[in-house]
Amino acid sequence: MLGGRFGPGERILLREVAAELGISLTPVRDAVNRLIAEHVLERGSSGQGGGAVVPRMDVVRFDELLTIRCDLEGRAAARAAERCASGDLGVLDELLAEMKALIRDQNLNVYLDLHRRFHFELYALARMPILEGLIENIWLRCGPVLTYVIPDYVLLEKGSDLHTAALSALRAGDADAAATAIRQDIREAGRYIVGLADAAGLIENPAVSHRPQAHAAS
Amino acid sequence: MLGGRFGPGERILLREVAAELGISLTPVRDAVNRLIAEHVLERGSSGQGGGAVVPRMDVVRFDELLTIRCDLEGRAAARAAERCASGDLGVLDELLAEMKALIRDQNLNVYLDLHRRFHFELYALARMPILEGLIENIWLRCGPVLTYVIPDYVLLEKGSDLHTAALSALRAGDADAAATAIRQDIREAGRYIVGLADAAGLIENPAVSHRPQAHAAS
DNA sequence: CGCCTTCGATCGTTATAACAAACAACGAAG
DNA sequence: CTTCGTTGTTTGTTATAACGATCGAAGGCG
Repeated sequence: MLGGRFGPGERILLREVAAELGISLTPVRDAVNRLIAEHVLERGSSGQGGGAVVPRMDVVRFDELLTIRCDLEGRAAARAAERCASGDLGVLDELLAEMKALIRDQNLNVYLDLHRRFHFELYALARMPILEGLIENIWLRCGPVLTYVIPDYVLLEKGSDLHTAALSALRAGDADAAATAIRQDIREAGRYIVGLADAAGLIENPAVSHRPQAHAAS
Repeated sequence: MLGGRFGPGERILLREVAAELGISLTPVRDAVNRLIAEHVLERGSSGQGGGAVVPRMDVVRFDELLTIRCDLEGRAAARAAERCASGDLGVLDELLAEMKALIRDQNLNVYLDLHRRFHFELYALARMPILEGLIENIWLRCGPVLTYVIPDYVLLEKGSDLHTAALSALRAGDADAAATAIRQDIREAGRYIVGLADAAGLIENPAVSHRPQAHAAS
């Protein structure tokens, strides 16, 4: 259900999903309400036009999410550098090596999975479970844009370098360097994503869009 | 329902609350599930011992919450300093003056209300609604400890000074100073709260508690 | 006397039907 | 032709009953 099956602005109807899954309204409503509580979905107005919708994204909102990610994940990386033992880094080494191979092969889907695992394995070393939950939530809230951009996503070497830098910082126990690397990684990828999504017209950019916002009105 | 009616570890039974409010199970279940999704409550194991419980707090957990607060609210303060106009600060001036008067009078309850309003009025100036929501959530998750400590809370002048410093930084447009003041405020209050709660045995401190943890087993 | 099984009570979950709100389409009056 | 009221449909919400899982206590067996 979270596999990007719904795009931004798309309505999700309880009875529809319930029928599709062959279950009653109640569990579907529970699940949707939970996602709404986590701000992964938004509540559409009741009545005929009701239903839950995946929130529309615009550049200022996406930039705010990116800023929060920098703070949260920068903190997690710094704390990980302070707390990790050298034995903890084996998994990250393997992950990074696999990721580099996948970049050469331009294998997108499995790369993205490993990319996610790399980040969260790293953050897990910080031993801050509450922070980890918050980061996971922000990733979910960034999700809708990403799933749309993915088909056009081109694998970059630059991100890989920043991952390497972060891992080196962890090995050196350098908290500041780890935080900086992660923050740069987030900003770098963010700029790239915004460029792609804006060009595809998927992110609403009411102020400074390079095209007349004909679709923004709907 | 959020007025601190339940203490850490206390079970909340759906049928009980439903009967008390004279309504059906469903809306109660919805509300509780939402609070669980927001991590304000935790799910007790099903069956006879089921029910929702307010999460127990310990020092490492509380410290993690404080660290996150420093990052989030520090960012909000910095951004507020960058974005606020001088005309926006009138409300904060009035709030601060009232707060100082209430400290002299040792009027606790209304002080805490104004204290909260001061912080969130300040963060609102950052115009980062997503960040604001996250901060609100973290405050809620800190709530259980605070409501227990409040009766013994003694109003400090120090916090007031840090609030003044933050406001001055906003007026000067100094982002770093604003963030620093807010972070110090959080750490200062945090240290004080931990001291009170630990002395009262309300926070579990398994490792370095100054007393034998007789109550921790229950 | 101790341990394992079994039964019963408790409590969250699911299903189903009735309810309420809200939007859209239609029709009548101006 | 426009505008306002009405009606019908759609969709989330609430109530109620049946279900399933789990924990504790009682009773039988070693």
